[in-house]
Amino acid sequence: MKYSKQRNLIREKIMNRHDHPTAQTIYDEIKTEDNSISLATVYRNLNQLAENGEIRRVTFSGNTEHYDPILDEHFHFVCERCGEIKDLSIKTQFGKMDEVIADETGGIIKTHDLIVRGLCKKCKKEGM
Amino acid sequence: MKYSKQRNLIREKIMNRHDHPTAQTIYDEIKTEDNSISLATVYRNLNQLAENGEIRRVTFSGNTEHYDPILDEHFHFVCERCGEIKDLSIKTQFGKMDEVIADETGGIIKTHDLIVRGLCKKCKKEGM
DNA sequence: AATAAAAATAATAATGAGTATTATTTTTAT
DNA sequence: ATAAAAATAATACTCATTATTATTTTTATT
Repeated sequence: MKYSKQRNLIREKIMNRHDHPTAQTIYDEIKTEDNSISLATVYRNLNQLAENGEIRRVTFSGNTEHYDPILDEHFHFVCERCGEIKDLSIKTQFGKMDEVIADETGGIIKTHDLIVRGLCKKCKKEGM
Repeated sequence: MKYSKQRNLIREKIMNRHDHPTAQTIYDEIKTEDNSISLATVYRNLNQLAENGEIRRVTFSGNTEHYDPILDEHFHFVCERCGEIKDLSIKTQFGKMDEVIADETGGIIKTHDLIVRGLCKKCKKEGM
């Protein structure tokens, strides 16, 4: 991967966010300091970074991709009302599960995505 | 919900499939026996059935929604190579986890989606 | 430093999934 | 039989993402 100013900016921005932004969000943020950046460049680079294992691409709903700079195994809570996404630090024994599934399916297990959905604290209150 | 011939067909088709089809797939299948059905009708009805709790809407990757008639808690294995989706019948103790998460977040937990990704038996072989 | 190949970019067209709109038809209650 | 409510077909539209292409940047090599 060749150096590029744009990629460095994109990398810097995504690394500093823990709210699982979309490409559009990163684009908006960078646009204020580099007005000539192209949305396609943001998409291309975020996907490259994901391909390269520097960040993760995460799908919560069927219409927008999110990007996550945290590589340690962790899971996500999504509020069905306001859309907020929070990291969950639950320790599960997926190691054991992997073996069971590998046996059951005869395949290879690589990753797990666990998404827990519900209402966040704030939306729980407002719903009453 | 008012009766409709189209919805009955759509319900019948989705109920008989365990491969988590997309709206387009259901549309293609129905099209052969009711040539006048509209794609928008299939989308609308699948979403209504999901809203109504008769089926589940499931997101695996960021660009297409899938529909699943099985309501019992179960999880999914997705082959990264061929895209095949398989049901997993793993029993996990998510009940306990719910409490922990509810405590941790202060919110309400409603559902879990666990997606396990890797290579299926067939693709594992071919990859060698 | 000059140069040329490879990779990246900006701008924008194209694609594809899903939704909105609207005139018409079907259902259902009266 | 009739009229209101809901559903449909057809299609326009939106929106996220990818593809295309001419131009610019990077980088290795003279």
